[in-house]
Amino acid sequence: MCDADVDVCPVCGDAVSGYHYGLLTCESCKGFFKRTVQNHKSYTCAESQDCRIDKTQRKRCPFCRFQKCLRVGMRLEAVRADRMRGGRNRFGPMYKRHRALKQQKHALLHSHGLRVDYPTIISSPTRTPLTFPNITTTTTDRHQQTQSSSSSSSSSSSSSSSNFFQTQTRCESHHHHYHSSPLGAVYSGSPVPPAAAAAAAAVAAAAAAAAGGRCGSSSQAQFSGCFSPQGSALPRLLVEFLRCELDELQVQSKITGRLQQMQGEGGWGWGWGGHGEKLMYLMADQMLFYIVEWARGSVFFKELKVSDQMKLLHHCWCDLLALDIVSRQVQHGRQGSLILVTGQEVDLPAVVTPAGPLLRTLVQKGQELVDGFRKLLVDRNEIVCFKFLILFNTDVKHVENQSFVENIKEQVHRALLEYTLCAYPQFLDKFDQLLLCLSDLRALSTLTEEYLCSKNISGEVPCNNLLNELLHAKHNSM
DNA sequence: CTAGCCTTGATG
DNA sequence: CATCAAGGCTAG
Repeated sequence: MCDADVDVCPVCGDAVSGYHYGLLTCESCKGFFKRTVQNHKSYTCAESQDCRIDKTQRKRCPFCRFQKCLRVGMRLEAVRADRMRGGRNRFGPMYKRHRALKQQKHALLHSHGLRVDYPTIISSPTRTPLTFPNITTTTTDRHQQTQSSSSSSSSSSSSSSSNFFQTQTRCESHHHHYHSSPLGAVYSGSPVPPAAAAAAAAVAAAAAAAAGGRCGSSSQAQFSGCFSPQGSALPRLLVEFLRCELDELQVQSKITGRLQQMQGEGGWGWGWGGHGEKLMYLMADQMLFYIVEWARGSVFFKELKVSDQMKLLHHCWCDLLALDIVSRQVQHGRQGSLILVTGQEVDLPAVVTPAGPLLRTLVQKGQELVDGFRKLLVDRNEIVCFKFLILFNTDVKHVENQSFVENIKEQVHRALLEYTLCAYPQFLDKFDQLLLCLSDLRALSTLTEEYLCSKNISGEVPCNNLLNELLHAKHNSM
């Protein structure tokens, strides 16, 4: 018998109780996800962050359980900030479409007689853009109901992700004269920081999930056209972008670790002012390191010559930094506070009260942008597109392969348009609204750079840092 | 904390 | 008025 319609929770394999936070899950994972998001829980894994999650062991490691919730596509946005009860959310239409698709599939299966052992009946020749072996295999996998396969997405992904980063060495011939600077050091081809390698596994798994790699149910993706709640038929480009994402939790723990290291015995506070402010610069510096690392490993970008890569990065690092910070607030933040990449929460009034006018406007504009993102219901997929639109900026001068940059930018535009039309059919001008948001973000970025320059932080942080270099590179080139 | 059951309230 | 996915409650 076909397993495609067995309603099994994609997180733990328990019986599904309905649609919860974007997809069909069981009651317990629903509750777990809600508690975690509502209460800003943060867990740690006692093992190696790859615990098996099934019905009997799901209580054992909340860290891995939550990771799996995200990986299979449960949506943070569906947890209401205002805790309002009842009613419907924007996923309603999506649930409805998904139900219709399931029904169609059933009808199709029955019209072919009841012999439904193999999913070939519903495979569609029109949809074969999946160039990733681990994705295509999981979608046709037929022995998923066992425990071992529930983790197949993460284990099988490591192989593809490792060569993903190994291919980087191809670019190394270009890097020779950049060694002396921090950005050069990131480019120096020295072993990729462990976070990136470790994150790659989780990243590929997340992408597999986004591409319909939910192990249990085989074929929502085949009825292409629009996107199922399981996130199946995303534009091909978007799937590739998602594969390039670093894992937030991995980066978070690496940055936290490194900052604690630097903090040393001093015991600086996390507030604003004094050592806290210094720590913020160090944190931004670390974030930039990962931003560059991400760009460097990203599809298309890594095809560019290193000199072009550096020109683009010099131009957009602050946009990417601002986007990273803003989107973190959109996802996890609360009114009146700032969530740091380390997961810590800073009280905004404590930042603003002693601040100068420039920082005040910066915080205010930032808040406005976060509100704008929220009102627009900007989702993770759109943010990923933003990152590539920011990266492939056709305004950057003296880029050798300008036509490539233009080409990619156009493709991203198309993918984003296609995505918004399909994922938010009720919201026809979402694409245009998003582009407006993006220009607001650029304005915020400019303001941020001005602020950083005005602080002349070179004395505040160790001189060998990326933040300083990028600030000055921009200054010198303009 | 967990997870089963309960209450709410917009949607059709 | 029925549905059903949100949030709430509470024993274990």
